[in-house]
Amino acid sequence: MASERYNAPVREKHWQQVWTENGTFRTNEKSKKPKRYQLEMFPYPSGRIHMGHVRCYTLGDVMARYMRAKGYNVLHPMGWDAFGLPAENAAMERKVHPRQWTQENIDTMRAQLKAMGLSIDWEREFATCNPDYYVHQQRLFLDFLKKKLAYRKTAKVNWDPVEKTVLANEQVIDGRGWRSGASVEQRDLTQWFFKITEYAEELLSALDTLEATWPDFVCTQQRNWIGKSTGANMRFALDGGKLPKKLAALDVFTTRHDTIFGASFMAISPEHPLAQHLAAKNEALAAFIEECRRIGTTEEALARAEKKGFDTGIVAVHPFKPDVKLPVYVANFIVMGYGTGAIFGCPGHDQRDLDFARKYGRPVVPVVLPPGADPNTFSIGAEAYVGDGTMINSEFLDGLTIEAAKDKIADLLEERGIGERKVNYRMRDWLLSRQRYWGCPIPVIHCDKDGIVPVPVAELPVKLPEDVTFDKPGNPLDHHPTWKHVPCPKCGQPAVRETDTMDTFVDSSWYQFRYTAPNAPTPTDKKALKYWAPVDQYIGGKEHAVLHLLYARFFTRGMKATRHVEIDEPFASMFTQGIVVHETYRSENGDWLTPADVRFEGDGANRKAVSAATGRPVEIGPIEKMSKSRKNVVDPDDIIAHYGADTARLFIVSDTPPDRDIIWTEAGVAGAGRQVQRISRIIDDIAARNPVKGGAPRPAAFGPEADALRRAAHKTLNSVSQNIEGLRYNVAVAQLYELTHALSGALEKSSAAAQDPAREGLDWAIREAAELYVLMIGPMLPHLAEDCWARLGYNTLLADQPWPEVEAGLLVDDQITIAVQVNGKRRDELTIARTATKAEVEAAALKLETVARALEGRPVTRVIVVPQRIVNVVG
RNA sequence: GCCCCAGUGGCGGAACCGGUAGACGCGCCAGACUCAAAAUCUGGUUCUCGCGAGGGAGUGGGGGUUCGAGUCCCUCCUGGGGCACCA
Repeated sequence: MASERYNAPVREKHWQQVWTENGTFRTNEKSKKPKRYQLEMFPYPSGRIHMGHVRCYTLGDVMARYMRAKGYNVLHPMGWDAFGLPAENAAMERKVHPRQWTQENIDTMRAQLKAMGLSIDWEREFATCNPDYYVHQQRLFLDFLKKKLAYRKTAKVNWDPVEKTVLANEQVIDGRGWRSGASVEQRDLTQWFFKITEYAEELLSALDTLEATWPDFVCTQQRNWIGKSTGANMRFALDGGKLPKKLAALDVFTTRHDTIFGASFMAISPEHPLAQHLAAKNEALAAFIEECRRIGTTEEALARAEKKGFDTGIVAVHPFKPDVKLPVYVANFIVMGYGTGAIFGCPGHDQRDLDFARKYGRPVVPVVLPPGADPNTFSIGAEAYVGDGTMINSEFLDGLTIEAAKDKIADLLEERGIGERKVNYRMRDWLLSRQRYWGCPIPVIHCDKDGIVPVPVAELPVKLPEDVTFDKPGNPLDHHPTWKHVPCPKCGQPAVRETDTMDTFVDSSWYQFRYTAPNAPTPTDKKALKYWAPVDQYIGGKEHAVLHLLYARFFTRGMKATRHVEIDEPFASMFTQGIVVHETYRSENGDWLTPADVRFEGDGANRKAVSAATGRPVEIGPIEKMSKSRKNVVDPDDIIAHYGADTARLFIVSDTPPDRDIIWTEAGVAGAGRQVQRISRIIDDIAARNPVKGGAPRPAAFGPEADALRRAAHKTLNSVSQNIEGLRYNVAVAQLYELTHALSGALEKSSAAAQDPAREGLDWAIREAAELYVLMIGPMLPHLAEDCWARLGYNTLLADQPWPEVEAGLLVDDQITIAVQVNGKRRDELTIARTATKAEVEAAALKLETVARALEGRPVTRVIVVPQRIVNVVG
């Protein structure tokens, strides 16, 4: 009965076809089952899928298939994050239209994903670059505009003077444009923003409830990003020189208003209006400001190194001690974008202020006394004191705690009208304008008479023109001959379209809702959304911990305010997967080699690599994230063609916990491939020996062999279920392997002698265990499981089978083995009835010879018995 | 500098709520089958002392709480990630 080798590539194609023909994974919301929305971050269609995709979609698919079997109505969709710069780069480099390039990539990658055997409802697929999708995004934009969640203001941007375009921060390398190499300028341009700061407090406080189901680090990073600080605004009257009225007072934000009596100078940002005003008449100051600006964009390391200031000659009046005058400096370490761009310096209790004060000879007066310190001798040395304590040298604040002092000062500020309590956020509004072609057009028209006029909803979508060229620098939409010239919707006079397109993060901020009704005539369909939303389990990369997830959370709130959704949070539960890493290889002349170009000799410590082409030695480098530049990539297509998708999937879920980085190795893949064959063989064996389907009459009694196998199978079922639900797939796989051993052991016994009463019911138990086993591997190895299910005699689809039920009685054993410790050290073990009382366990333990020996004659002083766990004899 | 996460055999990793550390897999060693190899199967595999029975040590280092610590607390070290003059 030599079983044939399981031909995975052939069988997988077969089962994929069967699933497609049966519409197995199509979904709708007209089901009575509970819903489950499983989503993985959709891919950017860059050309071909990579192992990162394989990992992410495998992790999601295991959950989707498991939940489907558990009786949920599962939504598991796929689409394409299809706008973005690479398409325009391809257009420039290869003279291919972005749409064509994108579409070809989508077609390639869709085929690759289908070869993975994912349980996706492909009928819901969409690409964000199609007007069918972005028309709704334009509609959302207009609704946001109406609610003032979208607005325009001027902002500093990185301007590439050669390409005549705005660059993202990551496109600026050492102050130069990444493509042109030109020195990047800071320009003030009018840009579109989303008012994400409107929801700063809500986005922050809701993290408390997400904490239970989102990774800690994601919540922490979002908290830091939002950066709430509670303090006060404080107005200082200025003295000296003639200042225009609106510059006559200096507004300062501080979180340490308690330390106001320790203030010894003021500092303002080089970009502060007061600095700008003064620089107009002061060349030295202008030069200083120019120097700060240059350093700011080029050498951030240098900027960090030294605090520098420029004394303006102006002084500020201390709000509680009018005779104290504080000199106002322009200082390089004050950023305009935070607070008011101005501070009062309290060198005793802020390190930066201390560094500055020491350099410019300003007094350093401690105003907070550390607990236990002597007020007469306490002084500040090289380090500012930022800890807790009581107020000193602070007149009416003396003796108060920091908190009480803050309260008192805040009260006084408000009373006298020279300040107020203030909460500040680090987070800024979301700049969404991009001077690019391949993005969603912002649907507004600029009219000389009517200003900014929204494109009427009936005229949406504002489609991208297809006839564009990329041979000129700048935005193709801007120099298209006709596209932007339109009559004003209000007055009919000639007007121009907005030529900015949207940041691609906008596209991915609401796609999770669109999947619930991908063909709805409005952005969302109330009924479908109510049924499906929110996403129950979202899976994606750690790199999106802040921006994408925060933007999607903001969008959900914006869409609620504009009545497109009724929920606050888009993703009920979040999981971040680790990356795929691989060894790197370099030839003698330093070129990177792909794993396919390398041959290995020896193993263990003697493992060496040589070039497959030349036979010359190759250096095995560190394990790094798979990347084209390092060439340490493995093509998923090669793996699937050679071993099949199930092997790739098994490798992904074995050994490495899903949230950690996984090291891709050829040996590991081969190992997974062997497992696939092993499972196939065992099932063949069982199918041949126990041809009776699951409906065979259940024996009246089971002998010990059968009982043991049944217990093993049901215990495995129980824990595999829990481990899949907790995304501990690697542990689930290990437990399945254990059951493999139990099964093959039982098979051997069953074939040995049929008459042995110990083996009563064993054949039935083997059959049962095999069926449970095949059902359990379904989520991870869907094709193999389907194949085995058929071999076991079924003509139904395994994908349609419910997850099996555990027989609870088989989970608890009558006899259990517990450890016996003497003084906390394990000395023996004890097999005893599960229901044994503490006294019985104690008695049994004390009878053990090993215990007596370990006690070495000492009397027993105490015995700790934890029922069903352990017994510890102390003596 | 600040914040977060991680550190367990040769390797990936397991260990529920503090209760037999090292499940499972890879690798390695030995054996079976074979003319041989591949494939497959069986057994062994934390280190250390011992022929053996058995003993000792052991979860990055140090300290603590506890009958008992990989798990809790303090502290330090190493690696990874995030933020970075945020007032």
